[in-house]
Amino acid sequence: MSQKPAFRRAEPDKRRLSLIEACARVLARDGVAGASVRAIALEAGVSAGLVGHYFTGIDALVAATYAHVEVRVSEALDAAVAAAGNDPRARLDAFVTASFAPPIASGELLATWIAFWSLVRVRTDIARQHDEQYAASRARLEKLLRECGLAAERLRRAAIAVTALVDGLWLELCLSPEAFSAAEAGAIARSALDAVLR
Amino acid sequence: MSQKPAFRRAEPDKRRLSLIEACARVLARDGVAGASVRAIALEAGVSAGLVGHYFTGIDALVAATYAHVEVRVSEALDAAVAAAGNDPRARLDAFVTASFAPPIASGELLATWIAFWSLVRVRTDIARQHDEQYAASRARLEKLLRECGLAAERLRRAAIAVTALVDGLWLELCLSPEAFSAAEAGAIARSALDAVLR
DNA sequence: ATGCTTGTTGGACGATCGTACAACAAGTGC
DNA sequence: GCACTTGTTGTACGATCGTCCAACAAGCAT
Repeated sequence: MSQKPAFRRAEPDKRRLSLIEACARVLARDGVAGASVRAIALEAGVSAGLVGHYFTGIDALVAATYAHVEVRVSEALDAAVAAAGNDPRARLDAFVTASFAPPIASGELLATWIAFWSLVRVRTDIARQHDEQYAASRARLEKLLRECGLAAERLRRAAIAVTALVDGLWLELCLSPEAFSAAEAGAIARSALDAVLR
Repeated sequence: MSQKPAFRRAEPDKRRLSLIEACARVLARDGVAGASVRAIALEAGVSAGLVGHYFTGIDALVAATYAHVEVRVSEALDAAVAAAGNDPRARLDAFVTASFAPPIASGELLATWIAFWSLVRVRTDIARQHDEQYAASRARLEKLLRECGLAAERLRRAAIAVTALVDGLWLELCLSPEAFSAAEAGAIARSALDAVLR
């Protein structure tokens, strides 16, 4: 009689990804305190010991989850910008509007972000990862601003400002969705773009 | 022969405060992961059991620490505004400038903030506390903006925008101090105020 | 088929977690 | 100086933590 397999082997990359996604779900559901090796392994449907085969520890898994989520965010933003057509200002508007819509403005992402932030000040390697991802994020925004004709010497500060404004609105939108709406956040950000580009 | 006391009694309020301050120090030093009952008790120089006498658990202590830190921030901001004199715009500038200077822009505060944020989405009572403190913070800014002559119907969005911008700059300043300076953050925020008040 | 590689399991380990509680002692009122 | 209140300690408890590793088995190569 044929016995069904006790477990399925997965390609290392697939398994790694499934652990990352499970980590994101656990963070979203139970917060940083609930994100243990066992809870994540259970969520991913594997044994607890397997987590150690792919990641040094929880910190490394959280860092990998953050990096993965950041890629997803970048792709969503790029898609929104591309869908906006060729007008530079329309592309910029699409960028900020998408920042306040799902899947970017969601509690799941916020939980991952917060878990990552909580490690930045404690672990220097994670601080470096944050610096790199922040720089990349700001560089993308600088490109959009440059295409709108913003003078080169104003690019840096404008990108810092818009990034901070969008992040601040996004953070508050996720923390207390009742305070203001995504539409209002978008309107505020686009209005700020008017001022920056003037 | 006289024996020195094995411990000192403290007024409940004093002891409670010392636990809160110890919690803030531990959060700043070791992050959320290191903030255990024992670590905080050790930092405060008391036994672990005493924490249970003053707080329901770690969550309640973190929430109390956040509330206490928020009061300190409010006092620092009010002092900066008061020291700026009577000119409404100068008071507003003092507000944002102080937001990026010690003791407000510091890693210690960031650690407390992050620990609190990590609880907002999990515990509804803490979510309510966050909403209240955010509303109070925005109300104070609205008052400063109103005194600068901003029209009533524009107050709400302006306060949301400036709060988000300041918070975003403050967050990034704490997370990666190398990216830009406090002076630059202040200049950006004051420039945004120019646009809002125009 | 058979052997080899290695992804995967499951349990054991010591450490640390939050909590509870009885015993102790500091400070106060009498 | 004595009793009383209660802040404080210290310990013990069960649960859960991260980590480790020997045994197992799925899938591939030959």
